[in-house]
Amino acid sequence: MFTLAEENYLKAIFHLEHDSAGEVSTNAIAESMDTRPSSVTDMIQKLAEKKLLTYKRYKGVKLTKEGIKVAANVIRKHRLWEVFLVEKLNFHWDEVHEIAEQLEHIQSEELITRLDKFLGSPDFDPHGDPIPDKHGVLKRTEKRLLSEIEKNQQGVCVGVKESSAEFLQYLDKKKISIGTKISVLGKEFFDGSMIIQVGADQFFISKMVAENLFVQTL
Amino acid sequence: MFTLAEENYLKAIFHLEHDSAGEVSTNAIAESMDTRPSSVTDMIQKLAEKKLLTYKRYKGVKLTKEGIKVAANVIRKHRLWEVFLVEKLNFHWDEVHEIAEQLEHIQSEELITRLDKFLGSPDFDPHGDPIPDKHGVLKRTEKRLLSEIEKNQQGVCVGVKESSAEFLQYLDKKKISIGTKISVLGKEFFDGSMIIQVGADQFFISKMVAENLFVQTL
DNA sequence: TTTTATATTTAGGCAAGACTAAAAAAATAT
DNA sequence: ATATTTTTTTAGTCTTGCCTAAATATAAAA
Ligand SMILES: [Mn+2]
Ligand SMILES: [Mn+2]
Ligand SMILES: [Mn+2]
Ligand SMILES: [Mn+2]
Repeated sequence: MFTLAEENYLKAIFHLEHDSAGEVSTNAIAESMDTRPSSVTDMIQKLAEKKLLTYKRYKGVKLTKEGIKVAANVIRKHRLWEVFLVEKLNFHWDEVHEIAEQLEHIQSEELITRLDKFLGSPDFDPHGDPIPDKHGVLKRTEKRLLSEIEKNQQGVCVGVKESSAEFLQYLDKKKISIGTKISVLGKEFFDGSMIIQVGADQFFISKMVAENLFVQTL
Repeated sequence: MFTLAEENYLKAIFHLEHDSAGEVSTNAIAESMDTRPSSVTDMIQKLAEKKLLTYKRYKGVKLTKEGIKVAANVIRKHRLWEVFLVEKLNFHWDEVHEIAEQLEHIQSEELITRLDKFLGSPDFDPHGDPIPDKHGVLKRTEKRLLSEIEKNQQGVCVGVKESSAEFLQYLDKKKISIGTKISVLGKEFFDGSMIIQVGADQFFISKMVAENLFVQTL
């Protein structure tokens, strides 16, 4: 139905729309996809003709209903495959993204229906990201960044914002994963760093770490 | 490492080399891939430069060691994924080929290692075709076409030569699958047709059917 | 052996999806 | 309000993998 390149553009635009309101700019797409703005212009003009997004020259783009549906389906596939890789093949959560980038483009409705069932229709992927249902609807949860939590409050880790292998490996070293209980013992106003407790361990984390961990307060 | 198109060419040539001895002709490749001879010439020249096959103008091609390795690995992936689809996702054996055609191109050594383990390192795919090991070596078995079996002999179905959905569905209707015991009750010399027994049922099969079923004699 | 038919290759082109360089529009600064 | 910078688009190219049409080599027939 859609090419690999088209699917990747739609997915990137979908994520950008969720990161900030309003139209998505050509340069933002180019940067997020590690490609050139001129290449982006080419592609968004094609996608506009196919009614997957609306585009006015110099004014950025916005996905249409159809474009959202296609993008959400690619993301659904990506996240379901990540669950498969972790739950069934015992991959670690920092190893699955690149493989899922390929698997998300496999075309077969039936395959995804059956994979979903096989996995027990999971709601979240290994990084805590919600899996869109077959209509593209995302389950909303009230999660907050750890950086927004006050001193002496506690939360359970429910996801990561950044999911680079480096960050995930850092979390492993600190024994933090989805479901881990975190207590904020101290918070430094001037640089946003924190002292937290995880299990029996107490340690320092930077603002950068706190801003990339999602928690649910208890 | 290799493009999707390159992998598909290598795979097709690999199969053609196994179907008949000697060099593989441009036209044979074109026909098996449903493409034009001129396109084949283009590609085999590229593959020859990459030392994946040897090519002399007008004389056909032959895979090198490296070419065989690459092709066998694609086939290994194809067949492992077919096992996954049938064993884990409960697809029927006539539904898996098209999806495996896509999955066979996913690039990750680790993925295949783990998938293989997850599936219990199967030796054969759902159609009875052998799965190459990680070095590209195919397990040899002495299977024969049902059409070569004499009257009053018996065999166990161990594979199909053709694995089109139509043929597989015909076999289902006749309750024949891998492992099914078949007795040859009669054989018509002039058209190669047979009367066979499967379970309690006795029925007629054409030469075409008998020539596409592999059995192992008891 | 010469002619005819078939197989294969070459030449030239096209679409997708990328790129660089240059032009044009929009945003910012003076 | 004008000048400068930044963003975006256009123009022109490149590579991959395909195509058609024409040329050429090989195989088959006369
Ligand atoms: Mn991912
Ligand atoms: Mn994820
Ligand atoms: Mn197959
Ligand atoms: Mn098979």
